[in-house]
Amino acid sequence: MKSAKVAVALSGGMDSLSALLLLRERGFAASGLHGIFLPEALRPPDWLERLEALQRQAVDLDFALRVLDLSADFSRLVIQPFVRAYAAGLTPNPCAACNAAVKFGLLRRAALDGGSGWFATGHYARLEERADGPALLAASDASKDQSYFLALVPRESLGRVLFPLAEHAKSELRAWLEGQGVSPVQPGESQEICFIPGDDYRALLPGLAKEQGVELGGPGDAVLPDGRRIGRHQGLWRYTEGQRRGLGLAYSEPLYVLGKNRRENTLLLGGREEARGCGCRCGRANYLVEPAEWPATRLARIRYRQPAAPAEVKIVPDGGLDLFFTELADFPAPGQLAAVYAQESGGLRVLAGAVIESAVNCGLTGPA
RNA sequence: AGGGGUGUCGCCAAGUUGGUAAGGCAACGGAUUUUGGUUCCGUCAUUCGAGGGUUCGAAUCCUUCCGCCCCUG
Repeated sequence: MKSAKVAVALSGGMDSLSALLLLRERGFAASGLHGIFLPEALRPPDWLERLEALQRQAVDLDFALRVLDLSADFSRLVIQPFVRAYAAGLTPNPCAACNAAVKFGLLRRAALDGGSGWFATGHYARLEERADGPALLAASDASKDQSYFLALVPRESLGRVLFPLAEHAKSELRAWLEGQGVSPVQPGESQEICFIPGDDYRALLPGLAKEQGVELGGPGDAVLPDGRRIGRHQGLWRYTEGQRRGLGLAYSEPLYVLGKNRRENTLLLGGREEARGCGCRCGRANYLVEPAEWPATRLARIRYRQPAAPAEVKIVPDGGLDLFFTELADFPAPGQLAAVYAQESGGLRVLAGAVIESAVNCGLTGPA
């Protein structure tokens, strides 16, 4: 019997390599699919060497490797919206956008069109085929779970997708790879897949904005909720709601960013208690489960690594979502992702994802 | 010019009878981490506005000078 063909998105890191090898062990005919995402200007100096190393590894480990240049699409679908979002006073989540549009959009399409029956990635998340379609669930290991970043992926794009790492722990995989004498081309964490060199978006953004002809905005006043001026900010795009460090403003207590007033170009700051919110309004949602089928109890996360917390979720007529947390949570950052979950016996299932538009003031002092 | 107050790390601020400089903020470094953030850990004044004196020993006592801040002219 001919084994099923699966194309695995390979970044060069250990997760995607493990995914490929695991699938092969399970009997799949696994090939690699490497998407070049970064436009030339943002590629690290040794990117070509790394690509060649990946190609050699494919030969060594005996799998086919296809390389696809998606850099123009990545720029259009991820980088440009990222820059525009910051210019608009938002805090974008490019990884979520990339998953939705590029990895599970273009790359998956290429895999399936290329003759593979399945598309796989090295995400730590679970996918189950149900009667009503694919169900996206959090990974078994909650500390590694990446389902949050996948909440904007359209349901159709999760069809014919496999997450081989779902039940595995990273440490276990690392040992497993070592046991086979295999080491990934990129040994460190998969930070290089990001288009921000050195993780410093503040250093990169002005150049990108200039290229795109986008105005980011300059310095202005930093004010407390009572209107008191306590210093200057260096441009609203440099801050995000909930941020504490890097404000450069000394005060008797730690200060957090509560909001941005773009009209006045002021940054609103407050103490720890004020930096907690209870809800937010989100834009049009990506539904992974029809709202009619949602259980009565819902959980939500509005930032990565925040545990899913009980929340009241209302669907607004225009397709947006209103979230209210039962308990005070971290301050919502517009532009970031809200993911709605349901607790099932087998784990947390993603019901929907949406982009946060604004924080809702529930009696606390908040941004206007 | 008189009267009162005050001067401790970049900022806020403990330091009561002299005993050999708390803490918070910021900053920096690290841990965590496929965004931004959060959180956690660590490092940060041989010196207390300046000079002189008393004392075994002073940021704390005395003295002179300087700088701010109020109030009254």
